[in-house]
Amino acid sequence: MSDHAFRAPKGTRDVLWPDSARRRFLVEVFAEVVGSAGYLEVVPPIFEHIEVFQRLGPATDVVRKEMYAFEDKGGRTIALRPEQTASVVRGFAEHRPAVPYKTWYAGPNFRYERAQKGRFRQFDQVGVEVLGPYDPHLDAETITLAWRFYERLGLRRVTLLVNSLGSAEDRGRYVDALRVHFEENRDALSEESRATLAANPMRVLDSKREADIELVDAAPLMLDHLSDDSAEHFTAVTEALDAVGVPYTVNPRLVRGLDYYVRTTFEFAADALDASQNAVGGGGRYDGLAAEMGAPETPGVGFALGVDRTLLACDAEGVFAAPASAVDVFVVDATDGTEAVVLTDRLRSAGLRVDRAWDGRSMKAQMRAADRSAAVLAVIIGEDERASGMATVRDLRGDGGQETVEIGQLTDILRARLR
RNA sequence: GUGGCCGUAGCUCAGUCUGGUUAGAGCACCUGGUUGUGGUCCAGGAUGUCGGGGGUUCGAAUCCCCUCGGUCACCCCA
Repeated sequence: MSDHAFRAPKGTRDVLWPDSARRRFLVEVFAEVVGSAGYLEVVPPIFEHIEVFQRLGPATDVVRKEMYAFEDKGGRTIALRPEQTASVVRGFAEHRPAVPYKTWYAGPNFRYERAQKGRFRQFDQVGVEVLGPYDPHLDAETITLAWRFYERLGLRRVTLLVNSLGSAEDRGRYVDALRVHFEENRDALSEESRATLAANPMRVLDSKREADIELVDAAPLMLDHLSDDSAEHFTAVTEALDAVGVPYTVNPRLVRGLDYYVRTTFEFAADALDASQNAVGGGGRYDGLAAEMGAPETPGVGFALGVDRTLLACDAEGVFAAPASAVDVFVVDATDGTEAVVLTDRLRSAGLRVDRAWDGRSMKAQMRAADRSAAVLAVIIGEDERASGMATVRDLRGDGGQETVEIGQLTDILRARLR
């Protein structure tokens, strides 16, 4: 591994090709899917004043213990963004664009926590946020777009879980009922859950500890505490999902870690991944957040999908493979090397993907480099070709057949053979 | 943040329990066999502060302590 040399900081890593190419393709697919629905890209800053994230709620772990914060030279307390919803909504409050404000984003987030596979201190997400409409059909649209995105990647084993947390008032009544339920059986709860109960009773529903299973199963359900208005909203969401044919499971115990969610919440689980970290994406409605950020009361809904975990899910399902090669043509120059200088430039300018070997190595070594580049064709220029104005085109993937052609026709011939 | 396991060549690992000559293997890499031809084969070659620091010892990859990193579980989430 390493000597006294530098290493990437804990919880971070270098993404090398071809993984880097694969990530970029993933973002391109996402941009196409949401772009086709009129969503516009937004690029928020990577850090914010810490207060922006503190608006996410005091019981939210992301702000309570996972914030990457520091003081800058101006004495401001700055935090690297743990997620992008807060930044996007802050930007909405700051610029007041016309609604509906439909945006998408892609980029890194930072959380200070113990790293493991599929969980890094710097991790990428893609997502959408929409400010303005209260319409439940919009919730369904965002969910549908995420679903189509997974489909486009080739993922087949993704499960959509949906739930409604009700309005802020519904939620308040429900939390009271939950608190009563758990307090009455306090002694049966695990020690960890008793601590969670004090901070946020709903989060107890998330417990995976044996001791808590019975009590969690017996807990009152949010869906029984919805006001008529919230229940109607939720029904409209699920009916819209039915109408477009996106399969889902209603999970009345789905609680998400961010405190700002109201009404619709949803999560995407990759069944091909281990259950402990199978959440590849999630989102919901946050009708109170814009006002928290200083905008007029404005409903909002959105989701974020984890790039790293989505790619792990793709690995597990054997889909969305990384590219096999970076170039299609490899130039081998067995003369003094000047032919390769000119030829690579000409072919690239013609739109071909072309590489070559360096350091004046033997033809055998250059051919080996050509093979390893995974290019489909080699263009060979030796003394004979140079003298006669020809070039040899050799097939590297099939039987290795080759032909010698006029240098002037090389570009057209390469294009034709690569088709 | 708490606990378990792990860290030897670019990669995957053996060697660690039972300290002892120049620290090994496979793959990958380089050169040659083929002075103009890769992918197979054959021959040869290069590469390690044994994660880092300290300690015990005549002697440490091996034993002890600290530290950094990875990994898994918890917590939580992407």
